[in-house]
Amino acid sequence: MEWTLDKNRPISPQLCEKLAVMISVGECKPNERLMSVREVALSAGVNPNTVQKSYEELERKGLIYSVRGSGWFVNSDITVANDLVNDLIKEKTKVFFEDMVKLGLDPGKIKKYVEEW
Amino acid sequence: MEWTLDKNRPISPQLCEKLAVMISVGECKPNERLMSVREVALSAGVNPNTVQKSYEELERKGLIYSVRGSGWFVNSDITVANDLVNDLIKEKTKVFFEDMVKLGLDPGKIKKYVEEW
Amino acid sequence: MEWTLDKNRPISPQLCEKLAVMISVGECKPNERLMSVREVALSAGVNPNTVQKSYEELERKGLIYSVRGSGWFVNSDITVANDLVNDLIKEKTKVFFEDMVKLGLDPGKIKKYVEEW
Amino acid sequence: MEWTLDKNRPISPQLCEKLAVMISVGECKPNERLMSVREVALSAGVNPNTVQKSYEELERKGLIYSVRGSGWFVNSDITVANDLVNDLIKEKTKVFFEDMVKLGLDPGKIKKYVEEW
DNA sequence: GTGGTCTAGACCACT
DNA sequence: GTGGTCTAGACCACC
Repeated sequence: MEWTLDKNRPISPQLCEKLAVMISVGECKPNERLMSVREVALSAGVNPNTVQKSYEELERKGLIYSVRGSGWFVNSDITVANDLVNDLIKEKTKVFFEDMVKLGLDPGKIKKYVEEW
Repeated sequence: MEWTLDKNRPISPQLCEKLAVMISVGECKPNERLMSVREVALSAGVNPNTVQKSYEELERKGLIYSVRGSGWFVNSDITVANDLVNDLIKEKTKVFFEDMVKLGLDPGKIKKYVEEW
Repeated sequence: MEWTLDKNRPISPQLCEKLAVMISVGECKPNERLMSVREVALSAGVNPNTVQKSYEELERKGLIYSVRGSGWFVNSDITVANDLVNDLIKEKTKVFFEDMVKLGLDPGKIKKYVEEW
Repeated sequence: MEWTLDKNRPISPQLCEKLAVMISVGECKPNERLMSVREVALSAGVNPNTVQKSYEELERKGLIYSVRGSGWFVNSDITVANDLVNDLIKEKTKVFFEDMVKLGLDPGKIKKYVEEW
């Protein structure tokens, strides 16, 4: 499992994003069991508390639910996951364009710049 | 003077970026005096210490220099400023595309998505 | 822990020098945890912000690194620390001899003077 | 006239030291007129106020005296100047050795180190 | 007036 | 508990 975490940013929201995407694209099916907190912590090299916090955050947002003694499971309705991912995409794109403008690039240059990628 | 600071991100680097752009685009000419620490603090609505920190960071990077009792001045060589701004553009673009990929968008979709803007 | 700070000079660089020496002579081994910002502040009788500033300076120079929520650690490569200490020695010696010359002492007198110590 | 000022240290005391040495070694004889404030300021590239402050400091210490409308003059008794310079030499030497010890050099190494110069 | 440094105290995110 | 950031306010030296 690849986590590609950016250590300069808070870990917890990064884990949330990654898990939301996994659910949204169907890498984890509805009602399927997710990796245990310990497994994620070990494979991602982070503190179990941080993973726990992420899972709780996703539960609060309605993407997953927990069953005492057996683990965390994907919610049967993945609409929330899709919405969350779409919001993230929009938000990050918005911030990106704002940043580019702040850095002195006009829309034309940005478009040209992006196309080079 | 418009500072348009994002309160969700640390202020100090935001000031650095803004000042670097101003120098890079020639809004502040070489050897010209910059706004005083206190002036920036007042107009941006932040603490003088935060501005001081930003100025020191820019000094460390070779964009500006200080004269005791007189103020901060733009370095005669603005190459560093240009490089810094270009690096920022590249870095932010890189992070943006990585984020998009992490969020499940393939290059084609990203391009389409960007063009809508 | 003895800090022997000279209150006539800025504290921050003095802390940097002291810490660099500790690392250089092996009083703090590579990847070992340093005293926390608060501990140093308490034992040295200075403000935590001042210690924080020193640690950041040493991080910038590549002697140490920080782990959020866990502490500051000595870099695995202590070459930089050794270099920094050697540079300090050379610089201070150079300034000392220049000062002596400025004060009217010729090399012969300086040597004689130093040997008396 | 060579002033060799270190811009990282306060200008005023540096000027005092330099002038004291000039008087002590007889470069300026007793009751001789010193360079005017303006001349010093111009040749040293500093603010006239700073020079004025240095002259006043030296007057307070009894090295020189001023005559309204005609300038500053070396005191007939240069004992004070000699004492001041000797004190400076002792003080700087003391600080130098303390610094070397702080940087991890034992007395033996310091001696060896100094002799190489 | 200016920059340079420090203290005090607060809040946040992460472990 | 830890580091990271910021605010508020003070004092100094220099111009």
